[in-house]
Amino acid sequence: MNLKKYTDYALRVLIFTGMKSDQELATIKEISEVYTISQEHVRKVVHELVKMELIESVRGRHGGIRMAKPPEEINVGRLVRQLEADFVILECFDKGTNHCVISPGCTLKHVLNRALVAFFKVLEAYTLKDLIKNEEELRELMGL
Amino acid sequence: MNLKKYTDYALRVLIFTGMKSDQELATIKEISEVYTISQEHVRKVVHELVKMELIESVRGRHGGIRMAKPPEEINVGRLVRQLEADFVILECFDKGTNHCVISPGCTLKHVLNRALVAFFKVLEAYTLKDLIKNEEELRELMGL
DNA sequence: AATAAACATGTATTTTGTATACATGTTTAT
DNA sequence: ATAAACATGTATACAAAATACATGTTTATT
Repeated sequence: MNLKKYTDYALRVLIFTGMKSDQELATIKEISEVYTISQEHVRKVVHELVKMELIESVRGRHGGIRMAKPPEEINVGRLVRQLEADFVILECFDKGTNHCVISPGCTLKHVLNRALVAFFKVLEAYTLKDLIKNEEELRELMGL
Repeated sequence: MNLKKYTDYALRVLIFTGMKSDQELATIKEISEVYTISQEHVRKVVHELVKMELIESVRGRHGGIRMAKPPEEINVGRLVRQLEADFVILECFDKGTNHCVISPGCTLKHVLNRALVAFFKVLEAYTLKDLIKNEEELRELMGL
């Protein structure tokens, strides 16, 4: 059980971008250097986040990216849910491909569903703002 | 985010075996037929469950498998934890391979840890016994 | 107008983990 | 001796994720 590296990267991009002051732009280059992730990967993640309307991009020279909404409006739970897309925890979670004969009477799926709900309930209690509360410390770690 | 099919199969094997009356043996063949999973896979899963000391195997003709402990003593949470082994939810969960510069000050891992704890807390409230409470219904679905 | 710095986007390759299959061995009741 | 059962190591196939490459578009600067 794990999250995609992709999700990890997306969260890091948002942490970085969310720390920039109001209209200041972050660049893919900058982010890739701070985290030592290739520009290619950052680019891909940024592209996705733009499509999700969490960040805005400004093209051309002196372009870059910035938050499309304030950090306190970006809910960590909803974010992870979107980034992780498919939660086929068991075969029977996907009615299309399920072959398990006992699934109509099996209570396991309900148990796991409750567990998943609890998982996200915790994440939903946080916003991006909570993740950058210790801005000064993070800035230092980033070498800024 | 998902569990391994392997974990799914293990749970199904236990549901089947846990439904057998006291000293009655289940066989890999039987289980593979009920769930339409190849004997090879069931064998592998059974092997693992034997190593985990959750089921006992009896070799030779008229052999088979049976629970090593009563279903009410098999905790679903602990079981899933063991079966899923690595929870590298984020790169920084594994100190050996982590490269993220901000991890010393990053609170994201704590948030996700809390979510994981909540996830397992739910699962830990159930035992195998809870999953086979509706034995009659399950038996019918299995065509027994 | 040319150039450079930035993002955009489609595609290809590599890697990894999982799922699956195969082959052969061991045990024990009949 | 045989057949029915589990034991176990190894090999293959497949899919998803991670990574890399190539090329395009936009816009400020010179």
